[in-house]
Amino acid sequence: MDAVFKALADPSRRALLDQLHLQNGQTLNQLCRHLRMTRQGITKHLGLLIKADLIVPLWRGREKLHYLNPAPLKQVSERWIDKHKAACLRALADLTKGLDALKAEPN
Amino acid sequence: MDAVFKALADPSRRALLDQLHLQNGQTLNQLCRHLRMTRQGITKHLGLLIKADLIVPLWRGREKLHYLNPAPLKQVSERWIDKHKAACLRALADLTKGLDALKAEPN
DNA sequence: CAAATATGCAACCTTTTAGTTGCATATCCG
DNA sequence: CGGATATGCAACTAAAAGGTTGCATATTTG
Repeated sequence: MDAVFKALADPSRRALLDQLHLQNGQTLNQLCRHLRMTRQGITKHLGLLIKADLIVPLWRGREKLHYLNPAPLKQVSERWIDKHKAACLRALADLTKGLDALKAEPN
Repeated sequence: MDAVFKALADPSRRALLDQLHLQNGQTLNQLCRHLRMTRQGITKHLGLLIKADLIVPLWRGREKLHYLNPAPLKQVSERWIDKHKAACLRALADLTKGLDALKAEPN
């Protein structure tokens, strides 16, 4: 899960995911066209995304196709985001309470 | 939004959020007890979390209380996670299709 | 007021990360 | 086969991140 958060931390990598989201199964060269960076740079980013299992590579001849894997994002969402989202109202109430306590003692 | 992703990338920072999730409104010193790191190190992490607006600091005398702000996580969830979650089935279909295409041409 | 408490700020070090350049390898096509 | 295409791997650099130490500042308390 840490690998997923780390992978999502970089804008270029999120752009790559968005690009695949636009058209799934693109080759490395195709992905290179949309990002101003050397192919090798992109390869590195894809490497992290693949290690985080956010992208699954598939070889077809000399071409490497890249497919999105929705599973890790789903996990992050369920195990982390949702947990915090559930406490949303509670958190706001706490904050408001804290602010009120401040106002109450105007030192 | 980039700041939020970056802030979430570090395990220590996620631990801090979890800690506040456990008890909201803790002071810096309280948070220090749960993480083996110098106070100054934690201050830096909190700085990033505050800059990403994931945490709102509130001064009470010489104490700095830290409150969770659920808004940014909600945004990330809505604008990013959900978008990809929605394409979940589609992504799996693409991948399966890609795999089948490979099997079909056994070079 | 003085001591203790709670925090901030800055300099510094080490490791990681993002990105490049250069070259090697594998596959396709005429 | 030989050239073009698609990719991988390694070394290197520059910048950023994580963490520490040391000292300054503000607030509470006896």
